[in-house]
Amino acid sequence: MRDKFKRHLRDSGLKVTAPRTEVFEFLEKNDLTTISAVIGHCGGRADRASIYRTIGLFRELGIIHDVVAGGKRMIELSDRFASHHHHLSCLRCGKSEAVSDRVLESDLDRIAQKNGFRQVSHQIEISGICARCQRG
Amino acid sequence: MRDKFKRHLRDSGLKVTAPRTEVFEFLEKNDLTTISAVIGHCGGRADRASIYRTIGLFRELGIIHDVVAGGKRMIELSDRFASHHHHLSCLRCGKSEAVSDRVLESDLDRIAQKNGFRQVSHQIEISGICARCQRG
DNA sequence: CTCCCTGCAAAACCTTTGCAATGGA
DNA sequence: TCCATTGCAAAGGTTTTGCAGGGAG
Repeated sequence: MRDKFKRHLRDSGLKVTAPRTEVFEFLEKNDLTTISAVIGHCGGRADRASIYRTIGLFRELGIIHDVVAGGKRMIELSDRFASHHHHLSCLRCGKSEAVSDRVLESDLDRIAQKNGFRQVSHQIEISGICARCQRG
Repeated sequence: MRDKFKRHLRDSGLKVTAPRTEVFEFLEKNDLTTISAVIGHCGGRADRASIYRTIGLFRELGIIHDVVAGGKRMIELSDRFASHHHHLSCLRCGKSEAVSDRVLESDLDRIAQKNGFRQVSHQIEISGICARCQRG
């Protein structure tokens, strides 16, 4: 994925730089994170301003997208750089787990089509109480 | 709905005040809005700080919830105070339209159940290009 | 009559921007 | 070399907090 990412930048006439690689690698290791977590982790080696600029750029290029999970605004790599999935978030312990579901996907296609939309992407977030917390 | 809202507050031992009513009524009239829009509209009659406190309170009480639509973080009344629905957002013109779908809902239940989650709520956002913009 | 809430003002955060220096291609 | 990109510093927004006065129950 790292190579694809670098190619993607160069193909868009952009440069592969330290802050960009830094942020991308952090996102690869951390599905569903926050901007402040990125700053917290990469902040030593890259300036806050560069991190914001990088995140803005990644959004424009479709490398990442925003999600609301557990009520918080978060970011994650988009489908081209991570396998397509959604989240189940536990309202009690805050943990999120990934889910994939074929049937669901085809329903979303059907809905978009019925409404005359050419679908580009979608996001789903299911909130509830996880098995573990139901026992506890 | 307005009565239900007032009852909800009083039942929780909270007071029905001008800023709270103000914000609630604005949300009733504006599905899918932003905090700054609320401030922009209610700002004359309620202090920013009270608006933030009210929104925080509404979130805790489950009166509203957050959504990402068209890449922006937004708020809207939750199911108990508005009919359950999701959004189709156009990436070109930015407009959002509401969608309801039975099949989709039952799929989400199935997924939650399969993962041992007791589902509380879910959010879906489909992004694409609307019929109008496809022609334009 | 009580305290829960509000408004105000200030603090704390978060995000963006301008500009000179730096380093990829 | 050349220009995109960075770091720094400062500005611009947004959200939170402390406190005294005011209003709902």
